[in-house]
Amino acid sequence: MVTIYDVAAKANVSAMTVSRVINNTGKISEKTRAKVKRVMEEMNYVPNQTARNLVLQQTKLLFLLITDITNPFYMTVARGAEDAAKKNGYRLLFGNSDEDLEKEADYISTILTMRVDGVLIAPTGDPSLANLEALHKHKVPLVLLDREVPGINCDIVLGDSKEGARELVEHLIENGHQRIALVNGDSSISSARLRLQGYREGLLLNQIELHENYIYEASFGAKHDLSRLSEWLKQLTPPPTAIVAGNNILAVEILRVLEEQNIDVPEQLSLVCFDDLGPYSESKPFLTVAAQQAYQFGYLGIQMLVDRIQEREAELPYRKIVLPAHLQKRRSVKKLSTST
Amino acid sequence: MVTIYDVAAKANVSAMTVSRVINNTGKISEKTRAKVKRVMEEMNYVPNQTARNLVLQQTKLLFLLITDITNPFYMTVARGAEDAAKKNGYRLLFGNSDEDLEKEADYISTILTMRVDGVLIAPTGDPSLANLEALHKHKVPLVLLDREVPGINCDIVLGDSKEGARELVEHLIENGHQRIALVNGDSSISSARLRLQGYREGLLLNQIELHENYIYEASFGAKHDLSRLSEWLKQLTPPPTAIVAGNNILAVEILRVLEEQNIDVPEQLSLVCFDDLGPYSESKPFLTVAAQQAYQFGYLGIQMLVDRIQEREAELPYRKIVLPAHLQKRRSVKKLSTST
DNA sequence: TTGTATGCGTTATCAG
DNA sequence: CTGATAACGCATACAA
Repeated sequence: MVTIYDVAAKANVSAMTVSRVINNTGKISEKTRAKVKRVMEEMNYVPNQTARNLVLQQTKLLFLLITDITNPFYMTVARGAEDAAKKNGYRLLFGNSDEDLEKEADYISTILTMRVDGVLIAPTGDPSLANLEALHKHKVPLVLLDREVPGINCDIVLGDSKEGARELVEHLIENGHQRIALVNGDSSISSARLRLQGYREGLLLNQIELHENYIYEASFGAKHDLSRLSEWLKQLTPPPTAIVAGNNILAVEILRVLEEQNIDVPEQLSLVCFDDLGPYSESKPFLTVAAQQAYQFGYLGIQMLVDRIQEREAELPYRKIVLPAHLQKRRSVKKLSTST
Repeated sequence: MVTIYDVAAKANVSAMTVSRVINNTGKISEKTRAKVKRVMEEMNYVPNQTARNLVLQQTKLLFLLITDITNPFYMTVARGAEDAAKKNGYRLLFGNSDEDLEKEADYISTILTMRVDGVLIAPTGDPSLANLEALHKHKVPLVLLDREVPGINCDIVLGDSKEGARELVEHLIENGHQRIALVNGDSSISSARLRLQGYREGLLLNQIELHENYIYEASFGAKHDLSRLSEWLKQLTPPPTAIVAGNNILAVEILRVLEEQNIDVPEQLSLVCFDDLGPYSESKPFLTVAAQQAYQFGYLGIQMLVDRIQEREAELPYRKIVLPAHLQKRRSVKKLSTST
């Protein structure tokens, strides 16, 4: 590998001069600048970021840790985060915890040892507390994404889960539905809890009685035991006329189950969910969803993170951004003429 | 930040001893080892990877550069790559070139400056040659993924695009189809060229005449001008009874267009494509696809890369792995009774 | 405008 | 078994 000294030697200057040319710092005569640049070209010199990191005590690296790499919601988050990072002169690395606390811990240790400048993280759930505390202990700037964790105090960007869920429920009610089931994520996740709240409120505000057995707790990640879900659905009496899914992944899994049971959406059962389906939202059966502003999640999250890094001394008060979800009416909800 | 010297001081040993404890090298008495470990715990010491990288002249970092982060095919590739990297003691970083030559160049320069140990890359197409040559020039170990680039010589893992396309076509023919259109990726991409070849062969072997106007060249990435595709489709006379899509993304876009035109799949038009649809393959309308072994692409690609890094001196001959595609028959192909 | 000395945190080498 | 010293490649502070 050619180093700054090799370049310096060949250009008959000191290493410092080369360094100045690279970083555009200090004053340099145009002549030597040109010469140095030429030599760098000739030798295919590439600065060693590792050495730079060591002396500068910063890596200009941000890390985005998400919980499900196959979820289009997070893919869009990643896009927004990437753009914001680039705009601020940072590079962005990704990691995928797969909704798994241990994988998350693994990544945290990677992050610590790599001396990443800051982290934007969607925690796996409340038990992430220990992992996040490790970051805090080492003073790694941190922004939470999509999910709150009781006990941890930091910047955060969230969706309005409660309100979104309520809207989904009320949309169903407006279409004549009364028997509405909920298939939700793990209750150790703040957004799942809020969606449940929104669901309850939606029913309550419309004087519809809540049946506990209409609520099913699964996980936001994929790979469920579909047969269990299937059994639960079959045994519901009277059967619901509509289902609210806690997120897009759950909606897709519900679709599979319904497919197997030869239940048509929306003819026989209506289905709505949180989060859009990305590139596939256009495939039938056109799910009606409460779409979250995924790109903004990533973009604003990184922006807050960069602010925090750059104002490290300033001790800014922690900020909390809550982004509303927007109801995208498509075709998975049937209008019931007679309320049953 | 607490350094190895802080630990050493507190433990009354030299920095070297601490280093030995961390890396489990050399001989150390159990007593001092225990003491050092205890002090490390107490002080929350985390080794500085940056400093390590500098002295070891390696980062234990591999980079996976893909062309479309929203494509489930690449997501699965990423999973395989991640697993293989972990198994070999490397960390994996991701990048997304978005089928854009310049973004690709950006990432290449990142990779160079970060001193990543090796790169697994799906090039954007033949013009990637210059980008790849930059890697070669700096002797960065390199494995190509999914697409060949004329002029570059290195390890590569590919799908059997020609054979896969031929199978798709012949599957359609077996079901009575004769007027089969192809919506393909950019012909500057090797896999697109091979899929075209397979398409041609499939027709030829069955004595079906090829109509050039049945071939549409789009891009494997998303965000097309759907109206152009739509126009093309409408003006075909006689209209095809089936379409082969060059990849999953194209298939989804075709679905959208057909939806707009109120053309039902498979009743009015059959549709098949390359690559599976990931979590959404189970949604209607159950596309019949030539599924590639995405996980193996990533896994084997990284494995080859690690081999190459570790046998750097050995000058292994370049290897080329070609993985067959498997036809997944689902329900997007209609059996025609009379061949039209 | 340019150069010299020094340190960033770690490990390899060699000595004890 | 343990420690002192040098080196990795670069940038900061200070000198010239």
